[in-house]
Amino acid sequence: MSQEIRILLIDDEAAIRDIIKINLKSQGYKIDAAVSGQMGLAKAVEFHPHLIILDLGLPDMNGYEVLKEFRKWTSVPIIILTVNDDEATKVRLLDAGADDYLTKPFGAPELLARIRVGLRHNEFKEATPVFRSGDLEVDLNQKRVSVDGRPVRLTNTEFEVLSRLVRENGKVVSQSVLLKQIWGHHAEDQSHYLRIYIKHLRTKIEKDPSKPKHIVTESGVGYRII
Amino acid sequence: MSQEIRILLIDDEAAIRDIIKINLKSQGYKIDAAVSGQMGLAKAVEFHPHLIILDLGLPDMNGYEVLKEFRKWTSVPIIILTVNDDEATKVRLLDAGADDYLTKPFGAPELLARIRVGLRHNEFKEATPVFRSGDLEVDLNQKRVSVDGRPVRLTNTEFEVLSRLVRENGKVVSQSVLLKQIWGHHAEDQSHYLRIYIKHLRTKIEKDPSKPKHIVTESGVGYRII
DNA sequence: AAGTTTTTTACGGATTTTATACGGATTTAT
DNA sequence: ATAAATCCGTATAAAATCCGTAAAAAACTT
Repeated sequence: MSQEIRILLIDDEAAIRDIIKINLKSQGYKIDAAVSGQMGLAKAVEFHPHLIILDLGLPDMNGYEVLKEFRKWTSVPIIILTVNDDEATKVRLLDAGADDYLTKPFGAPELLARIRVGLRHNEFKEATPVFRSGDLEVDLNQKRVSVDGRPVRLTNTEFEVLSRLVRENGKVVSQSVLLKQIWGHHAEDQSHYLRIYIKHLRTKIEKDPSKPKHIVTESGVGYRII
Repeated sequence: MSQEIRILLIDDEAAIRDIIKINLKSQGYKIDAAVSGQMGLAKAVEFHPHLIILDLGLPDMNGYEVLKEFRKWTSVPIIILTVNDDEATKVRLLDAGADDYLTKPFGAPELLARIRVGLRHNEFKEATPVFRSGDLEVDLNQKRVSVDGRPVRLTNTEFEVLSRLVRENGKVVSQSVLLKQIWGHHAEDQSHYLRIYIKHLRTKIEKDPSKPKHIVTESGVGYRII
């Protein structure tokens, strides 16, 4: 379903590295780890992380230098971990481009929550989820649909139906699920609603509505998009 | 030179409020303060802060509710202050949309640094100073609008509506969000305000107001700019 | 006090959604 | 394989909602 999220962990202490790695993996993030600032900088280039966790007190460069190196070319969120509770250091690092600063000891839930905050900030910069298939283009964020580049006007409900199908990206979506999600629980077996909106959608987005190429019906089950 | 930065401070303890206010003012920020969540929500509408500082432990609503109210209509950075060091609370608030969470006691320099972090996140979003599309030109900074090079006089409210649409740059903006942002929460379903101002705008900026090319209505949802 | 801007109220047309009906297609059971 | 049963596509019309427009009262500006 949604694309993998990559996190780069830079920490020289094996014990901490492992704990954090386990926690991150349990959330489904893809992790790459580096044991030094140099290595971290190198790995970031190919790994293209969505977020970086940087532990201060690295052997080779001090964390401040590493951070400044990163900020020369990327604005990816960086969370600093440290035992150092000195306020001046905190301020220096935050002003150098760090997005957050966590002082040990801290709990894993807090780290994970702060990671989510960091990812949230960048989420709109991330690829706009736009579905494309042949002549059809559906932009879920902007609520826009086009066929052959021409914008197509959809009503609200039409868009609701279409976006449900698009989000499942080719998987069949059962009628009852669609009905429940869009019209509410009580409408679970009012399948005529769907029939009508599928019809509307097809006349709007299919070249030949009687031979649908995009919205395929799976008889007895539901619909899916191709 | 650069435009003023507005910060809204919501805190019921006068002593803390004053200390923070002094610190913020010394940095050149413009401050508005509220002593309760309700008042904070109300003030935010007209004050349009670039950042909000929210102290938990307010008398009327709990901070969590206030935060969620804000997140229904604005993505402005929110920093939480609290004496409560409970991790579960932290996680809950961060996940509800808070951008940072500071536990008292903390130093003013750290707060200021974290404010800078929050402002940094939004600065590129502000960076759409002038919008152009066909004959229409909207300069958000200078509050100027022109069609075919001729300046167009807009009233305050008209400009508010237009700038909201421009900032979303083509995305649909729902009626309820527009109403909440411009007229306040209570106006969420007073759609006639919008109808009227959209009408005004169209007669001012569209060549043929009955066939709008710039301000398009998405029936049942809201409006968007093209 | 005159002019501008915002709020309030009202109405009719346009769009969208819901409702109903029927015949063809597809699946299921014999 | 064929008939029955179910499911799906289509057409049409009624109902509900939404949107544009006008005009005037109230609130603000100057």
